[in-house]
Amino acid sequence: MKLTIYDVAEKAGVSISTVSKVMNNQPIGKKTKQKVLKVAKELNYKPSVLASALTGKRTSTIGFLLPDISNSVIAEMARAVEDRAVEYGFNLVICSTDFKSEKEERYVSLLRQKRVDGFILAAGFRNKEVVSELLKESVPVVLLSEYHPHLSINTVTVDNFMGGYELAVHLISLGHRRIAVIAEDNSSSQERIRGYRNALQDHNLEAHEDLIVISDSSVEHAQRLAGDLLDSLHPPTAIIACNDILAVGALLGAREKNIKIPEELSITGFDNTLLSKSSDPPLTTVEIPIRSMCSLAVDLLVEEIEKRNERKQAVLMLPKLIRRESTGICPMKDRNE
Amino acid sequence: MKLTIYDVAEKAGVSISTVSKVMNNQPIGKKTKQKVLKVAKELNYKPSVLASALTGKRTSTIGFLLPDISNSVIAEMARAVEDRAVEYGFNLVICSTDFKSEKEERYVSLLRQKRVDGFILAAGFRNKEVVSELLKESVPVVLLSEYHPHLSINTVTVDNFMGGYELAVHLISLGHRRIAVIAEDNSSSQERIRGYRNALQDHNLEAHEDLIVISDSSVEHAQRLAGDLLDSLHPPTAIIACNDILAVGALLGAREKNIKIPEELSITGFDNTLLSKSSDPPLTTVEIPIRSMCSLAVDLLVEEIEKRNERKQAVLMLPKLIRRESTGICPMKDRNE
DNA sequence: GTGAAAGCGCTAACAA
DNA sequence: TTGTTAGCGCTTTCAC
Repeated sequence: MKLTIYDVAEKAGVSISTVSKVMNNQPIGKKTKQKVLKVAKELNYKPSVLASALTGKRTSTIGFLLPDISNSVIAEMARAVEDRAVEYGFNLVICSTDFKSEKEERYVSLLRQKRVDGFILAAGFRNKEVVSELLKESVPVVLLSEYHPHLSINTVTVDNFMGGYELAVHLISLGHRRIAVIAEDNSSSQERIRGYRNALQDHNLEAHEDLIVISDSSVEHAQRLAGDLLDSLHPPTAIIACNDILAVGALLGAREKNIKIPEELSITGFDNTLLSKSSDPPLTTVEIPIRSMCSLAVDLLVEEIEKRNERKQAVLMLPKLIRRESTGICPMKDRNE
Repeated sequence: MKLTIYDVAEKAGVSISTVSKVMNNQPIGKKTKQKVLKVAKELNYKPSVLASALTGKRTSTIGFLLPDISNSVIAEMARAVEDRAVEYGFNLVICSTDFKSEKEERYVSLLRQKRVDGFILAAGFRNKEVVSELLKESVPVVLLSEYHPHLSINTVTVDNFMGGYELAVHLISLGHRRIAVIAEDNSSSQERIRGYRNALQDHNLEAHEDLIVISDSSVEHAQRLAGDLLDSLHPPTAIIACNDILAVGALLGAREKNIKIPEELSITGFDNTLLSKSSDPPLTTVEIPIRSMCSLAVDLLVEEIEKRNERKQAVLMLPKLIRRESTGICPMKDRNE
């Protein structure tokens, strides 16, 4: 049978409460402490987290809800969150929600039954009611790469607006006037589009609504949409894809039509993933400070768990434009518009 | 305060054991059952998994140890494992071990303190002693994409030997004689190399040890190694990279030297990830049946947890060669050797 | 400084 | 059919 605090107590000739105190570093006579520690080591005794949590202590596990762990950007976030969490002694239970409100609700409920110490809700958590509920019952939560306005909650996001803006300005400065956008249907993309629109406006350019298209998250779909865009009567000279996967799709779509990148068409990605470095040509993209964001998210959560946080905060991190070879000056013939 | 079985019992006017029985679907009078269920719903009562686990029931969580969740192949496996686990009502706690024996040991110990119901040890779990220990104490474990010979343990792997063999045969049939290998330092790569060697042997070709190089898992390192290989006096006409990431490195290394793929050099990957489809040219690679493997691993684990498994098994799944444009016939001038 | 005992929320004999 | 009660392994007063 698994060995318990009783076994240690007996073998050390003390009471279980003494053992408990030793294991929790509470004041205890030096000699007793040594003895207990020795016995514990001999027996290879490990306290049960379950039993301890049942008396009100932590489970030392965090619920990490994300849309899809197989997505590479998300996976990278997961690793960053995990690393930081481990530093604090926490483990992660990971749940892929596929942007489904029901799944979000189910997982949160389930993990609460398992008494996780807190939640990190990442990248597109939809179910606002669940968040409010958590807040109301003062369960520690932080929103990561997702912003829910009008909610008093710790939040760490990247300035997607800025990212979209910078990308658009970069292209405009290269002479592009007809800039298309391939976006996903989520709030990050929305913000990126908003940045793009603002950049156009600041340069007195008109936004062409037909140049903004929504894709699902597959390469194939983006490829098709890019193809359509390029086949249109008045095709764009540049395409901003709202992430690197979509950008690869655009790249493939252009290659299919023998359009040269960047001579005839500029393409940009977003996220600065491995894809953007390995593609041909390498993609101009936007780097997101994933590790810092994730570390901070964990920091905020742990503060909240330890109930020593002064106040809630919403942190907006700045992205950074990475210029590579997929963008170039606009072909002369398309310069006038 | 959190509400408990006592609250439900009181409000429903029954004893806690009655409530317990209802919640666990044990035989109980229909009317009482209805009443209890109704009250439970009203109160939104959710039994504590902790307390229940403490009395000997499951925690319904599985420990999933893997080298690095940010690796895209691993992340895909994680998703597949998660999906299947959820079907059975289990959650996953994920731990990245970076192939470090100490981390493996620490995490296993920690998760056992948390009383996970079982472990899935994936892709390169090194610490054999930990595995033996687990086995000895009959903790449910399954090895995924990792094979420990001489251990009576449920295992699901892919036939890496076969993958390496097929890749080599494919290249040999294209006329290649000097085929290099860029591998990682792990057992999968070892097997793939073994397959490669066997193929050479079966075709009466000599293996050149200097053509087999070991890389870490970064694109950059593989790129450098490929460069060195190509700069050598007698460069290879084909490179088998032991995964798609390394293959992208090789691609980049060749591009750097203006070597045309596949006209002057053939390159193959392994794993059939998104990278292999999006690269230029798309990579000939080997597809691994990840989802089936992961589903099966979970099935085996759950069987073991439910103690209704007939016997342990080691399942070897077959990989599949995917031909794309990165491999071509060997240049004439290099045909003789 | 150390121990006895109550209790965390639940399950499972065993009684009634 | 339902309730009583003794744990599960630990923490935490409160005495000693």
